Order: sequence, then C-alpha cells, then structure tokens
Amino acid sequence: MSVSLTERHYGEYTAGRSGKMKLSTKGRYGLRALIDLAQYSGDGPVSITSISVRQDLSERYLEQLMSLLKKAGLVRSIRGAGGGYVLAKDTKEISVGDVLRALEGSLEPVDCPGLDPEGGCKAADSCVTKYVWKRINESITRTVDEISLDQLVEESRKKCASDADRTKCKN
Amino acid sequence: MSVSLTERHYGEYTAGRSGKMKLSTKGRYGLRALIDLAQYSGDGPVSITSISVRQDLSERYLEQLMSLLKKAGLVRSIRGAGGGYVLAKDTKEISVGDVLRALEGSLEPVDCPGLDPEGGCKAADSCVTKYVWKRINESITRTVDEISLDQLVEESRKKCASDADRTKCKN
DNA sequence: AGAAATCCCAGTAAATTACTAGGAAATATG
DNA sequence: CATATTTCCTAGTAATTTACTGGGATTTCT
Repeated sequence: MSVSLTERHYGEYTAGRSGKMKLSTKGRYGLRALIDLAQYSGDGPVSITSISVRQDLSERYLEQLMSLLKKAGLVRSIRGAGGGYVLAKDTKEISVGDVLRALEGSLEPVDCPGLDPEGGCKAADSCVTKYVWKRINESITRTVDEISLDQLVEESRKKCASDADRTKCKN
Repeated sequence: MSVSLTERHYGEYTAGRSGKMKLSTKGRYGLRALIDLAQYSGDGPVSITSISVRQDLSERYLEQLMSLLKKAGLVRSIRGAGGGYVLAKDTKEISVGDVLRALEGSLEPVDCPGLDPEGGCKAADSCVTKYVWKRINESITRTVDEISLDQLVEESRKKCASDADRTKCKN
C-alpha cells in the first residue's frame, strides 16, 4: 500500500466540465496572485510562499506563473532570503490584458493564418469567417485592456476592508 | 507493412500550437458549414456529403457537428435519399453566437460558480476577478450575437461572385 | 554557515480534441 | 420491392494539453 505524502492541490481542470474558449488556471490563478502581490507589496518584496498561503494556490505551480509574469516584464524578482517579487510598473500601467496574455499567450479565438500576411491559408481571400474571429478578438482585446490592475486592487480593498475574516479575501 | 486506406483529414489540433481561449474545430468548421448550407439551400435540402466536398471537411465529423446544430434547433433534417439539411430559421434570425454556443457550449471564459447563485465558490463575495470574467463574457456575447448568418452569407456571395475559381470559395 | 528565496528543468495522470469506424433506420427512385 | 442514398447513434482512439508534483542548483540575507 502506497501513501501519498504530499497533499494534492485538488485540481481544477479548466473549471469543472469544460467547453472551450476557456481561460486556463494560469490566467485565473495568475491574475489573483498579481492582485495579491499588488496589495501586499509596499513594505518590500512579496514571496511566493506568502501569496500561495493567502490565495490557497500550489506554491510550485505559482512559481511557474510568476516566471511567466517576469518574462513579460510585469514583475521583478529579488532572490535570496527576504526576497520575492515586486511589480515592475505602477498598477495603473498594468492591464488585465497584459496579465492574461503573459500567462495564456494570445487571446485570439482562432490562430487564423489569414490574419497575418505570411500565413498560408488556402482560403485566405475568400475566407468569411476570418472576419468573425477578428471581431471577437477586437472585442476581447478592448475589454481586457481597459481594465487596469489598479481598479481591481481598489475593488478588493473595498470588499476586504469590511470583511472581518481576512482569510475569505482571496480575490 | 500496414497501409491505411482511409486518408486522414489532416487534423488541426486547435489550429497549430495552441494557447487557450481558442475556439475548437467544432466552432470553426461548423460555422463554415452553416454558411455553406445557407448558400446552397433554396433548391431542396443540402447533404452532408456535398458540404464536406465543397468545404473540404471530414464527412463523418461534419455529421456530428450537424447533429449539434440540429439539437440546438438551428437546422432541420430530412432523412433518406435526396435528403439533407435545411435551416430551421431565416438567416437573419441566426446569430454567430447561436451557432458557436450550439457547437462549443458556453462561451464564458471562466465557469465561475460565483456567477450563478447556487454555486459554492468559497471566495464568492470577495471575488474580484469574477468582475473581470463577467466583463469579458459580456463583450464576447455582444459581439457574436450582433453578427447574423445573413451578413456572412452576403459577404461570401460578394467575394465568390468575383472569384472565377469556385473551389477557392470555402468561407 | 545556514536559512530563505528564486530559478530551472523534467516528469506525469487526467482530460480533451479531433477525428475514424460500424452499422441501424428512413426514404426516394427505378 | 429492391437498392442506393442519406441521416442517426454509439463507440473507440491517438495526439495533445492541462495542471500539477518533484528535485536540485543558485543567490542572498543574517
């Protein structure tokens, strides 16, 4: 009989029964983590451990998400004891779109080769659906780019201020 | 040595290297098929075989997509020789949103239990990201619901009318 | 020196996608 | 009435992706 010692962070396979057009846990967890980071930074860098405890996320997994955010230039890291992460820009300068693209890659609903010139889509010029994917893409982009991290942090502050039980404040 | 007799419709695993937030082939193929159906109906029902030839899609797979469209009440079927499919409504009454939801299921980027009342999201009331997913959902919904099949058929007609080589007209 | 962090890479079970396959049932036509 | 054509239904499967876990090197503060 084998016993697993490490408790599994009970997984969300793209939030229960999935359809498509879903954000993965990367985008969902990552945005929560970044809001948390924004809230708790100010007195020095914020460690992955502290975020993972507050937000109830796997420490190891979060590590990977932070790496993506770093690569995208949204956060900076400070190594060694007492280290952690800080935002690389002001919260007003970071949009939800920046965060999600860093974590999920392109948010375009279809990687249509007809959308960029060098692609080799056979039906490129007679392609009608391309127009649809473009419209969807524009509307998603517009939406996520007009929400700033700043707004979310503010919103969270309001909600959690009135909340006696801080552990419930998980974004 | 074994030889495969059935040629595989060389697959698109969600359009090459995927990210997330992607439409599956169901949505992409299905919309093309429905545009085709709209264009070629008028003189009786349109068969799956004819659509699959014109649009270069797997006949068997398309069958499954049509079944979904039927279940959603977008098309009606006529069985037996000379049968096929016809639109169940006018093209003006069918939106891209109707089609995509029939094929892909919900288009919401996150199945957030906090979004419907009876869900059991622990962080429900302090959940800030929920607001983001709601905004994205609204913008996608608005966009896909304001494009009608009618518009796409018209667009396709314009493009293909000036196209000598009909085989290129694949939507 | 030692603890606390980030960093980096590898592995894996579960889920999903994008099909293929087989055959039953219905219907028009010769 | 036989036959071809067509929808209908269910099952199977290889490739791919997701959502993690794990080990260990490296950096830095104390």
